[in-house]
Amino acid sequence: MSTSIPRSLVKNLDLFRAVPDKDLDTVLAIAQPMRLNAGDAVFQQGQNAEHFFILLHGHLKVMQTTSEGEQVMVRYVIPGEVFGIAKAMRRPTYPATCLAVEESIVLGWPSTEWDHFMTGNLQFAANALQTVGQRLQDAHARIQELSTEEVEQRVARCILRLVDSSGEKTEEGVSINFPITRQEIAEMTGTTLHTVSRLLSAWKDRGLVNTGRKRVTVLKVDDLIRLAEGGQAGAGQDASARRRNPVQPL
Amino acid sequence: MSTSIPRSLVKNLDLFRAVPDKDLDTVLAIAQPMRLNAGDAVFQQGQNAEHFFILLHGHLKVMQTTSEGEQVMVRYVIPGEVFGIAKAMRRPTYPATCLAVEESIVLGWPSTEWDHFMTGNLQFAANALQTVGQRLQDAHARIQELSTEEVEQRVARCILRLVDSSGEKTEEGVSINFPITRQEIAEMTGTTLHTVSRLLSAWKDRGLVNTGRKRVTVLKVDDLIRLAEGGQAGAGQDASARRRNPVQPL
DNA sequence: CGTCCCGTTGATCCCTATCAAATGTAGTGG
DNA sequence: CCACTACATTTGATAGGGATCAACGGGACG
Repeated sequence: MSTSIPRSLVKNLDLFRAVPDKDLDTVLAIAQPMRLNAGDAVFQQGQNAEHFFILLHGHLKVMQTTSEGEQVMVRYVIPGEVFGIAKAMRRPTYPATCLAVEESIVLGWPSTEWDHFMTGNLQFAANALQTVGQRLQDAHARIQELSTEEVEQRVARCILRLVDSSGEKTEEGVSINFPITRQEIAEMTGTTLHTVSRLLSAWKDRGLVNTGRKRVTVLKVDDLIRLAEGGQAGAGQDASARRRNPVQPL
Repeated sequence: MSTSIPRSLVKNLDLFRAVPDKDLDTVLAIAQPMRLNAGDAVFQQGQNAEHFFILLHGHLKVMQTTSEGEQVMVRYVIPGEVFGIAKAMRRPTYPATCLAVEESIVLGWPSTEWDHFMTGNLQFAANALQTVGQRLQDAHARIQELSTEEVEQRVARCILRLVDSSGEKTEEGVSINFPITRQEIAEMTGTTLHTVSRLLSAWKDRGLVNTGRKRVTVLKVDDLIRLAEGGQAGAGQDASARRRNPVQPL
């Protein structure tokens, strides 16, 4: 089984960067590959965190269901990322559900192996800390946006981020290279599918984007950036918009 | 200098748990204690992250200023917590500003020492990962709340959390044992000081809390919990409130 | 070719941000 | 000890962004 996973597959992943080749071989020897179809779950919120994973191909979404039954998107997992590392943070169970949004391939290890990896390589531990640190930053950025920005800005930022991480150049612009619904965009931005639909329609009318069923393509990135930053895109408006908790001028 | 810092001060901190005594002594030998008055900054957003710290006494607030000049509270630091560990996540600068909200005492180390601590103790690395992991969870909880709950619930939860971590039993109830303004509560919950004021006033009228200048005391914890969970507190209402992104019933 | 899903679009309502002032409270210097 | 000042808090009035409610249209897939 280990012979089927080339070392090159993991060699350039953030987590394993600077880990010596011989250790990588050990790592790969116990890795368990698996293929997922769209809609398949890698793990469910509340399950025992018995494995951690790396996404090799495809796209996954990680989402939490609140006690009231609402869905909130935690993040999309893109190829090369680790996920399901709850156990590494000493959480016994997965805090969220992870689903494939398209055909995907992941590599899994038993959570018990985590400590082995850490012990063997200080580098590995530092990498893990950096990864989680980055996610913490991302989460704070989102909190900031939810706290201070309006829906249009948040949705614009969300689209831009997706285009950044998973954009694919096409004849007309850059499109998000995996299927995504209005509902999902709403769950990422703290709004409703209705509002997202209205926004995308408006942007489409203005020629900023092109949309289809589960597809979004950005035509005018600059204008979208202007929207994300609070401008009115198209007309260069006065930037002193409404702000929630302004710092007092001296 | 090291003689002035008793080992017991750090021995029971999460970060140093399970670190052998002799290592602790080394750690303490290079620790730099400092005293802060209310309003003093430990570090400013954007500064080079040259130190990391542990709070020994008092209370600090960590806040970000957005590009538009709004303030968002990241968290309050309570005694025993590490903070300013940007460098450990390979961030060159502090992503936020840290201010004392009352007289406080912190212990600081040069960021360069972090790697030493990590190398010496696998335990230390694991503890750090857990700490950051916990913060990531907290951040996601906040995202969930900002995305799906109404202001009253969020503020109720915020107060409950503060009471939990920094509550002090008094004759009439439990009070938050450090000075906190309506503005600050607003910055934590993504609303405005006006709305927070109105909510606290309403709660006070109903006998749930008592308030003063920079002071909040909770009188009826249970009722506040009910509010936080979306109930109407006092009248046992039907729990099927409005929900943003409900999971489809099968 | 019917049946899910997904997306679009009106109409309406209400929570809560904003705008605007007044009142209270701690701290300070004379 | 009190006037003075800076900041915190309270409260009213108003408006508006978006959630909700309600249908309908359209593409994909079995």
